[in-house]
Amino acid sequence: MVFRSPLDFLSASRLLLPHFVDAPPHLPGSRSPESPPAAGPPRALPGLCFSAAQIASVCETLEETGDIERLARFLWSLPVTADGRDSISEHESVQRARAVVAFHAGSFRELYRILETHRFTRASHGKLQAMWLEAHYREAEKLRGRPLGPVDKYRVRKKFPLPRTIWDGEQKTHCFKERTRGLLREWYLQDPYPNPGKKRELAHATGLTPTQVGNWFKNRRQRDRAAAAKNRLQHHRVCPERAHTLSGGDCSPDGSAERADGETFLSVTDSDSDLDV
DNA sequence: CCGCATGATTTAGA
DNA sequence: TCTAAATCATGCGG
Repeated sequence: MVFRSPLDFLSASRLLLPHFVDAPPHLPGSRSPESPPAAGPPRALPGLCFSAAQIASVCETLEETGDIERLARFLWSLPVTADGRDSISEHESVQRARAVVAFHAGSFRELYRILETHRFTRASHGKLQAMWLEAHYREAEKLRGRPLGPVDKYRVRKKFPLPRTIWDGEQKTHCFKERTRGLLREWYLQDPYPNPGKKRELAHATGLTPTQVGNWFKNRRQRDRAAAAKNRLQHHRVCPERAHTLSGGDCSPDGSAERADGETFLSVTDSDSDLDV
C-alpha cells in the first residue's frame, strides 16, 4: 500500500488498528520501574508488520497534530531492542517524537540523552533547541524556587550549551562585525538620515538587510539624543544660570562639537567587540 | 520613515 | 549572583 501522505497513513492505521494507536491510556509518565509495560502483552503487533518508514510517518503526523498523549502511547507500542539500534529508532522522526514525549512528560534526563546521542537534521534543530533550553530553564527555576530573569536564562544557556547534534555551531550574534559598524559610523557622520538609495548601498556594502541598516541608524540617533539630553542635564547642574540661553560653547567641558540647538553632538566613538555576524 | 518606549541578548564589574 | 550598560529588534502613533 502506498500512502500519499502521513495523514493518509494515519487515518488508515486508525481504521485498521484502533486498539493499536488508541490504546487505553497508560498513566502519564508511567514509565516507572515498578510497573514495566513489558508485564502486559507483547507490544509488537502480532501478525501485522509496519515498515519503519510507516512508523516514522505516524510519528510525524501525531507530532504535527500535537496529540502528545497518543504519540506517547504509539511509541510505547513499538518494539524495542536492548541497544536501541533498530531500523525503527534509526528514523529521525521517531527519535524526535521520543524527545517531544520526554519533554512533555518532564523526563528531562531522558530528553537530554535523546538529543545528545542522535544527530538531527537542520529542519529539527529549532524545535529541539527550544526544548533543550526550556527543559534546562525549568530545572534551574525549580532549583531556585522563583522565575528566571533574562540574565539567569543567559547563564543557563552558557552552562548547558546546545549539543552539536541539534546545533550546527553557527553563532547567532547580537552585534555586527567591527568592519560593518565602522562603515555604518562613517556614513552616519556624513549623513544621519540616509535616503533609501544610500541605505541599499550600505546594506550591500555591509551584508546587512536594508531593515537592519535602518534599525542601526534609528538606534544610533536615539542613543545620540539620549546622550545629548543627559549632557544637557549635566549642564543644568554645572551652570544653571545659563541653562535657558542655549548659547552653547561656554559650558562645554570637553571638545565635543555642538549643534545649533545647543545639544551636544556626540562623536561616534565606542569600543566595540569583535563579534562577527 | 520618524521618534519613542521597550524587549531580548550579551558582557562587564561590583 | 545581581546590576548596569551596550547593542540590536520590535511595536506604535504621527
